[in-house]
Amino acid sequence: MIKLNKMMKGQIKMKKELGKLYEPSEVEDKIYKFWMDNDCFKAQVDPEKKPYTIVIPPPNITGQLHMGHALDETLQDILIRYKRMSGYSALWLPGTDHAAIATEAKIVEAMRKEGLTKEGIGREAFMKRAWDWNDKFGGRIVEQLKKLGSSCDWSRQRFTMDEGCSKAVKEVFVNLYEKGLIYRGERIINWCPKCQTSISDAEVEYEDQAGHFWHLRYPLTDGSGYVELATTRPETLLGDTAVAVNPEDERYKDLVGKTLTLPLVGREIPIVADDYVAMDFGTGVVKITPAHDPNDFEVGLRHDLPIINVLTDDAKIVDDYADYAGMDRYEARKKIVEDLENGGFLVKVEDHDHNVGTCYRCGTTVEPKVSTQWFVKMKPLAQPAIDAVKNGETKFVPERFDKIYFHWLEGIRDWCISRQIWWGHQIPAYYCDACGEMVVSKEDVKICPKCGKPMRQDEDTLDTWFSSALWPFSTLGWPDETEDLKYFYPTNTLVTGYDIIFFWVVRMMFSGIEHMGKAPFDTVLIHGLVRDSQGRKMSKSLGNGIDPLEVISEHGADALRFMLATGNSPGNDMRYSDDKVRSSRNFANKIWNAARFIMMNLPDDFKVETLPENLNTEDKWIISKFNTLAKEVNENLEHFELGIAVAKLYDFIWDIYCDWYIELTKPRILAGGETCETAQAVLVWVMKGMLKLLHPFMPFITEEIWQALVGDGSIIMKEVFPTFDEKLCFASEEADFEKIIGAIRGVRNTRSEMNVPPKVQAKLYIETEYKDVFASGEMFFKRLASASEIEIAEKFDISDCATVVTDSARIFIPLSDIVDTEKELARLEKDKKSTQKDIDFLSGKLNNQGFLAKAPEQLINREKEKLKKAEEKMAKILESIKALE
RNA sequence: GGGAGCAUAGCUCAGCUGGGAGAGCAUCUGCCUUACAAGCAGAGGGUCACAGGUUCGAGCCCUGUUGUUCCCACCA
Repeated sequence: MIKLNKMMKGQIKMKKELGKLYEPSEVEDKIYKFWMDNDCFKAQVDPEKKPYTIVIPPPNITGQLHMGHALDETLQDILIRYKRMSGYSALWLPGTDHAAIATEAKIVEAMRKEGLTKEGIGREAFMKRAWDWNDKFGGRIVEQLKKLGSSCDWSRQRFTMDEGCSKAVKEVFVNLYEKGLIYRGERIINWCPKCQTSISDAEVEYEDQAGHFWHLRYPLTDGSGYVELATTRPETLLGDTAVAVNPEDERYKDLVGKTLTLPLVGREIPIVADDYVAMDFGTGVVKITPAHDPNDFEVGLRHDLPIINVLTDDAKIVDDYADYAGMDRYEARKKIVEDLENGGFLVKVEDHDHNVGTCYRCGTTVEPKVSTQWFVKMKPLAQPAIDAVKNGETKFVPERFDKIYFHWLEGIRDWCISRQIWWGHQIPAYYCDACGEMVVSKEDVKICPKCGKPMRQDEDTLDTWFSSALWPFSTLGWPDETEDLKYFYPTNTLVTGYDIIFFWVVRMMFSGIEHMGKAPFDTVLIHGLVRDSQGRKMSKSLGNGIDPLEVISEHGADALRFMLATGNSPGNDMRYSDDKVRSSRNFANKIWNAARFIMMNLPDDFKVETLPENLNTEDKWIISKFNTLAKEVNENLEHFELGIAVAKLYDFIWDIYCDWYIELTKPRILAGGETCETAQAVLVWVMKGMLKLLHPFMPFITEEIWQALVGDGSIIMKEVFPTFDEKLCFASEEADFEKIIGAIRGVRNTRSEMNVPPKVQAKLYIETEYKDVFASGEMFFKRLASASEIEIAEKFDISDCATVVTDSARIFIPLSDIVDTEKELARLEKDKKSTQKDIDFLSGKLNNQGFLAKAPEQLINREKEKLKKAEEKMAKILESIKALE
């Protein structure tokens, strides 16, 4: 009926029918395909444009999309879309990581269910399975990234084990080896008995565990007594090759050089003096087990002690000790303590909490183990990486993370890079069993160059992070000098969580500097963790994880993205809650309906390229406000203040545009004619601008609306991001219209306090010196403040009215049958009180000599202006009070 | 043992270089006003953890305290 009325006025013909609720599930896949079909994500090497590059933190092929990914990808997509729209040749380079240990574990587990073992099927068959597995599941996470709307350049998608990355890995390995920065040696390393491989220091997570201190006594060989010592790991006694005391320790001075007989084993071991032993801890005597403790290993080196390994690779006692052979380390501990007690060697047992290293993949307690491994010499590589951040070539956002980065690099030890697993880059070292020759080479070496006998390649593979470290340049074609590499390296922003600074960021930094001569990125944007609604870490064991894909299917990717961007500040953790997603979804729906409103009120062939000439004050008001918004959003994005930018967009769209401007245009649209056309044009112009500003955050809905609204074949993600435009500043019109808004708010407020329903209209007498301004607002008072009519004068002499005082007007609402003089007085008194507070505050400030002397002049003037307004307001209030009394 | 973050409305959090405390959700009061009840118009609600200091002026800077979370560290 209403639509019919409008159509009869010759205005309205629906351009397109949009549903009342935005249905993301019907839109998102379609839009994503639309972008793909139009090559929207593909970056070009374009000398006319500046490059902007982000390399994705490659998700593991074993992975499923979780909230952490969703946050990480959302932030990257916001940045890349923003830069792409801002005229950069923006490349977001995607790919996946082979996740050596994690993937191998999955495949081994799958084989176990079939009754197969790695060793059983052999390396070649195993690798085939692994590659098959990658073909089958490796793409899953990629498809999930697409659901989020990630605008990655899929034509450049890479994999850490693809041909190019493998080539880069070999190049780097050989290169560093030849420089002496990679070496092979026997060291004590962290061994995971479950994963059956060495792991790096970074891959060990320490946790406090309740344990015991077993006080033992070892008899002196000469029978002259005992030495008492304490240990947390009695089972390693089997491997003891000495006992140490501090050289300064008077208690034990005479014992140094003597020998002890190791209980249960009977081996004769020396008492040595070493600074490592603290005199004030425990008994001041430490048993030394070089094979099973990193400190003891060092002590062993200094005193030339034998290294006796007592554990197998799966942490069971070796066959040399008949009583314990084959026992698990904990089982053996129990038995050994029992035997020690029976033998009279156990003095006492104390409770003792200690820090235990666990494998970050599987959580198993790691076992220090002496073995021959490959290492990267870190000191020479670390310094340039430190310098790059110190001299500002690369900066962390927020800055505080550089401390963590420095601290780690300054204390860094050599990086154990060899892994005893098969899924990964096999180490390009070749050995001749006949003559002992070793060759490190990019090419396969079959024949020993020295003796001509066959060579075999090192069985081990490289740490996953060895290939991830090269990601910013290996993915761009390095070691070849490709166009991509020249154009897109160094990349710009790396977006990642603080939890992998050590694993990844540090290693990319020194690798990029070492091999490319430049740090791999100018900014590292660090984000926090997404926690559950109670602030707990999302984890499988707690079962509190939220599946982003479910959220997307229920509320849409835009709602999820918007929620993740809202209230998020760099480096801080955030909580996930359904409420927040729903609120974001409501926001999506709000824009949707705003668009619906516009389209319902536009003629079919409506086009807006530029703004019309004959703008009303409210048009200039919103255009000016939009201009400010554009300015601020750009600034915020440049400073990585995504959460602030998103809040401003929310406020503008919901409050300024929907709640005010749309309402303001309604009477004009109903009126028809020129004012209607102007309103339509401004509605569309601002809407288009808002959609563009919002697009990086909510790509799907903005594109869907754009297509429906503009429909000229253009694509919003290829549009130009709005920026500040001097010509669109209308400061005085903006201020004028704020006067009207202030008055409308005041009238509404008063009416609401008086419980006057909107249907009851009343005439408004507006007493103001800004007569023209208020006169131009007549229709708004009628529509938005329930005014039947308005009358404007510089002075009224009216009583028996509700009175509204703003800083630019006094408004009388004659509702004599409703007005309760007492209540009215109370309201005015309240007003008076708060205005008096303002006056006191401002005049206090302006009477303060210190303030006048030191505050910036601009501020002083602003405060003076405020005081003047407050005093004017006070005068009006007093006048009204007087009239009532 | 060292380092860092956080502490702001009932809840979840913003608050950029110091210039009168903000949002969402929740609560209360009116409204089915012809885009949206997933909505509109209003309202209430804060000693910005505590104690000092710097400053004309501090949620913001400095010092200390408390609580909390996290990272790092070889005391067996």
